[in-house]
Amino acid sequence: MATADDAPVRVSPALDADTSFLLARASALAATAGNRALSGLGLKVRSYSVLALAAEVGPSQRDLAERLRLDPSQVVALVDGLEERGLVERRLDPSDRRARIVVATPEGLALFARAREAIAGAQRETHAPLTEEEQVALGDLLRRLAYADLQ
Amino acid sequence: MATADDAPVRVSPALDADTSFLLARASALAATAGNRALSGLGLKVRSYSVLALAAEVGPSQRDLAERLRLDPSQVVALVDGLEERGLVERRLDPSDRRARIVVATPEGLALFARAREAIAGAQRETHAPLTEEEQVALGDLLRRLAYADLQ
DNA sequence: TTCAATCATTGACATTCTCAACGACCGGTG
DNA sequence: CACCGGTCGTTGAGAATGTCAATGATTGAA
Repeated sequence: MATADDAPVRVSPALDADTSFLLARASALAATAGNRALSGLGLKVRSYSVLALAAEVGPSQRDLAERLRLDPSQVVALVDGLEERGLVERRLDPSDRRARIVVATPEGLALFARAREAIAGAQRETHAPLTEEEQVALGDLLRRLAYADLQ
Repeated sequence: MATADDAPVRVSPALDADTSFLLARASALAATAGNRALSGLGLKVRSYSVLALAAEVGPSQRDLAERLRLDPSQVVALVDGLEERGLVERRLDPSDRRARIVVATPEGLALFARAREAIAGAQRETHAPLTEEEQVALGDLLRRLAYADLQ
């Protein structure tokens, strides 16, 4: 079985083989690159994820919190920020007057299109050490890990 | 080229294909599982990483901060916590009296051995959706991403 | 000997996470 | 119809974490 045993020590032997440690580091790198790519649009990866759902799904805030694994109170602040800029709006759910449906405005859709390109560019940069096939394989593996709890 | 286009929507089409988003979610899952596995030992993944370096490397606090990408002030607090429990100690660097070398005590080495097993168990749990070969492949890909800045 | 740079430390500050509470509203029961 | 446990969005507090500036002690080089 191939392991990291024959590889040079990068941080420490135990941590070099610890996937949670590697995931944390890779995630931090990707988040930094993503935030940098989005900074010119006044977004961060977190607000971008809310904008993406508003543009592509149109969920209630409750659904939004579950999908993004955020506390409902965090969703309030994030939607507030996007709504003040006219990027999303809260619509009443005709079937449940407690719920607020978050949908992107035309301005929000336009910014989302640009933000998605910016994120894609940052991803190409972050993934530069990998070949095309490896990038696809990584995405597949990560989806199976990250979405393991969905069915 | 294989993409996520033919896969069911999990969160949103854009986010399902966003590696930074998937990395963040997988990292959060792994960190939660790791913290749960370490909770009985009075450790978290962060303090565990410091203990691992103290046990396997014995670096200065400066070196420790660079390896773990932490602010030096965070290292102070983390080493304080471990030192108060008698798990590590600060030794003087004979070649530089400003530096403090962090090394694990016998108690720290013993706890590290148990913590490493606990982390391995959590990792097996987190990686359950993947085959053995896929787990190895994921570790390889993550190392190349996370350590891309080291040569 | 002098001086800029480095190390560990302290403290302040912003950001983020987590949790409890509340009014408004839902669905079901009597 | 009136009630009532549960849900949704919201507010606010507290903890945890990240980031940054300043300082005393020490280093290495001019």
